[in-house]
Amino acid sequence: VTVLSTVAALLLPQVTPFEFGTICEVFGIDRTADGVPAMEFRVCGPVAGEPLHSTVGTDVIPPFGLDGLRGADLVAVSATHLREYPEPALDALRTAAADGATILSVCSGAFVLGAAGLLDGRPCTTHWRYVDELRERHPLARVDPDVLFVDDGNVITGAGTAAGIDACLHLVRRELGSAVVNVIARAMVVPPQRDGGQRQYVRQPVPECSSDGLAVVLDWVLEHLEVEHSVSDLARRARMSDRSFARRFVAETGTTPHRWLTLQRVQRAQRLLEDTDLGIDEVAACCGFGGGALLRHHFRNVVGVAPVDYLRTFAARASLAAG
DNA sequence: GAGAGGCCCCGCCATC
DNA sequence: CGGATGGCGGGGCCTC
Repeated sequence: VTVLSTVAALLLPQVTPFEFGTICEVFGIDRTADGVPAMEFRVCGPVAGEPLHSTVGTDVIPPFGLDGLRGADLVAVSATHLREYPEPALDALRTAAADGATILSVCSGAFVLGAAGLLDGRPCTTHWRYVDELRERHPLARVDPDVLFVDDGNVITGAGTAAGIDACLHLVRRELGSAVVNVIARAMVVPPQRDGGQRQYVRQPVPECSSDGLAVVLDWVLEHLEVEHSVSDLARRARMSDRSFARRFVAETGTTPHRWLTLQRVQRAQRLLEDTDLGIDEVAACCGFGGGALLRHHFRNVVGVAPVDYLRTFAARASLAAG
């Protein structure tokens, strides 16, 4: 499990300030006073101290060179208008990935990942304006144009510009949890998770090996979300001891059984709110929450806004689209 | 919104 | 010896 104790931002010539800024804002500010774990933030360029031109006429001087990527848990690649990159930078990126770092790109930063060969055969995204170009340059990359970001495990790609915030916050949520991401989002004055119908592609936590019962049980639970499930019951269904089940579950899905279950319930509720006219209590019953209050509690926790607010903005959008 | 009870989760250890 | 398993207990989170 990655912990975001060391974050390297990789800048290449033709720096775009906004995308760089999103990375700085999420990872580069000391928020330990608010309970966010300390992160060492290194701004890295091809050569330490060598100014990089930006797209707005002011230079950025990275204090770190490519060796700053060494030992980083996360390498966040900012956007650049260039399409050809120094080979040492690509090498450093590949090495970091091989060493277990998570690699994240924002906007056109996906081209850097592509050039490093990190997108071959993998789902990813970029700014909608660059989708065709990314496909041409890297035919093996599976580019999804309709999402804010793609989480493919150790490679996360953000779509255009502000979607970098979504990608960065998603990673924070994944690694450090909802409480931490809420603190950061609140400080940035953005919703912890963007609301609305835009569905994010997050790699399904489906085990690679289908021989064990875990995948089957997960599918079964999704088919029966409306009833209660104790972790012990699920373990028995998977033909494992409670302890082993808990361990395997964390290893394969990245989260614990009960947390996963409530997340699935909330997501089901989200879809029901979008697609049906059911009331809060009815939705709660359909996805296994004991009552409306419980649904409200978890919905707010996961999505960041209350169900009614979610419903309101979503209904407004739908009527806008209809009219 | 607070409190009681139960469930979950995680570290620890013994075992295989 | 390293790795996987499963039982147990405390503390904390969830539910009502």
